[in-house]
Amino acid sequence: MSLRERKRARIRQTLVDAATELFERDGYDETTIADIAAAADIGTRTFFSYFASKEELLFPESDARVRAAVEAIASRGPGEGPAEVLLRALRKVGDDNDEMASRLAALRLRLIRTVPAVRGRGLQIQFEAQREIARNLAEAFPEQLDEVSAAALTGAFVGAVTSALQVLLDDADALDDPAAVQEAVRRATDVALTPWLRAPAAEQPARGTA
Amino acid sequence: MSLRERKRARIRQTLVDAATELFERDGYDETTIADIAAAADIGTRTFFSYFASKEELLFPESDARVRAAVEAIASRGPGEGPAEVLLRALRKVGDDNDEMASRLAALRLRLIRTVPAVRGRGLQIQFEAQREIARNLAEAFPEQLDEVSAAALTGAFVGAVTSALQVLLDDADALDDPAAVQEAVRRATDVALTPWLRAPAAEQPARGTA
DNA sequence: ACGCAGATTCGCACTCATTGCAAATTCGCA
DNA sequence: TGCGAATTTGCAATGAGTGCGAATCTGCGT
Repeated sequence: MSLRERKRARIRQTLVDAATELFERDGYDETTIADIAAAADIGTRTFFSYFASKEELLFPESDARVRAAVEAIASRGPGEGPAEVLLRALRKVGDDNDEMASRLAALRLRLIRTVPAVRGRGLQIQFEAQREIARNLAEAFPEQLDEVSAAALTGAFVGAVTSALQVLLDDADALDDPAAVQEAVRRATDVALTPWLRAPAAEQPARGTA
Repeated sequence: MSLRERKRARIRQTLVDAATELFERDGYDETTIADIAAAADIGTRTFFSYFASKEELLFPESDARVRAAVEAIASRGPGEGPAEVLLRALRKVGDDNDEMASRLAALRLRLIRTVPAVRGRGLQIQFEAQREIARNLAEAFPEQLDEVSAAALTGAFVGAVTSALQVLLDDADALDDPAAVQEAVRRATDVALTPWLRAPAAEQPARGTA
């Protein structure tokens, strides 16, 4: 890794840290990009060569997560069907999310619930991730899934978990308690995916299809 | 309806029309709110007393759709289980959307695919709608569904259809082929519903997705 | 060590969305 | 007709995001 790359990575991290700090202290809307840049000792203009917008600061590493899921799909066992593989891949993402202990993750969760712009960006990122995952899933099971079915299956899984989680975390005053969040995530996955587990033969999702 | 209300509704519609026109002619990003307001003969400042942002212009009537779905849920038949009711409710929304013939709907579809800000807002609106629908679904089936399960079911359903459509509509050829869209939606609903239909022991719903 | 080509940083000026404020205008109704 | 409430707007700010170009770095020879 060249000096340039290292320096860049370091500044990037500094920006995320500074932003986390400021968002927590002053609030998201109250913190300007100029503030963040200043706190990281770079010019305001330069900020945009690291992140395209203020929201992006809250979703660094999103690439890595998708990559992890894709790998999980690639390494499927011989006996696994699409649903099992997908389930395993999504669990992986959820576990990585165990960095839920990280300040950033907790902050993100709070801001997603309270700042529309953040929620919007979050949904978009999730949607893109789904898409990518579905693409790989279809590739891994060319016999059983075409792109549309793979997307439907992925969308159903992720949609179920996301929605369940939304409800669970809504009343939760326990957002500050990482353990409680963990618990909620686990419960959401359980509730959302139990039906699939009970229906093990999801091998040919598209029945009569014309 | 008072004069005030009528006038307000008229102006609102004028704004939507003007915006549709301008977005189609000059593009979304190229059209400023000032342009739209001017085209509708109101002050730029006043625009914000009709729509909170530029994106909102593309999603008027979203309330009405949710209301329609909620009504569909309320009017469930005696033999219907949660999945069937939900299916019927969402189909209702989809049909209303058959105003797909409307310029606005077509434009919206295009902009959702090409303008991130619009996509983000669209996802957010859909998410809120899901939430509301799930709430009502849980209310309609207090015995069989708690809020979390209802959210999961709804999320699975909507997520499946949305994702399937996304993939399908990406190959822009399908845009003109309503049959292909119908087929994709059916397949997506199949995928999403499969695991749920067998869950409640009391039900033996018809396979044909009614 | 020296110097250059390409990459990075960043100040400056701009366009726009969005908001608070307060004056001007309009509406519904007594 | 005239008043109080709601609506419309102009004005001024703030802050995000972008294009441009000059000033600085860095990596890589020589």
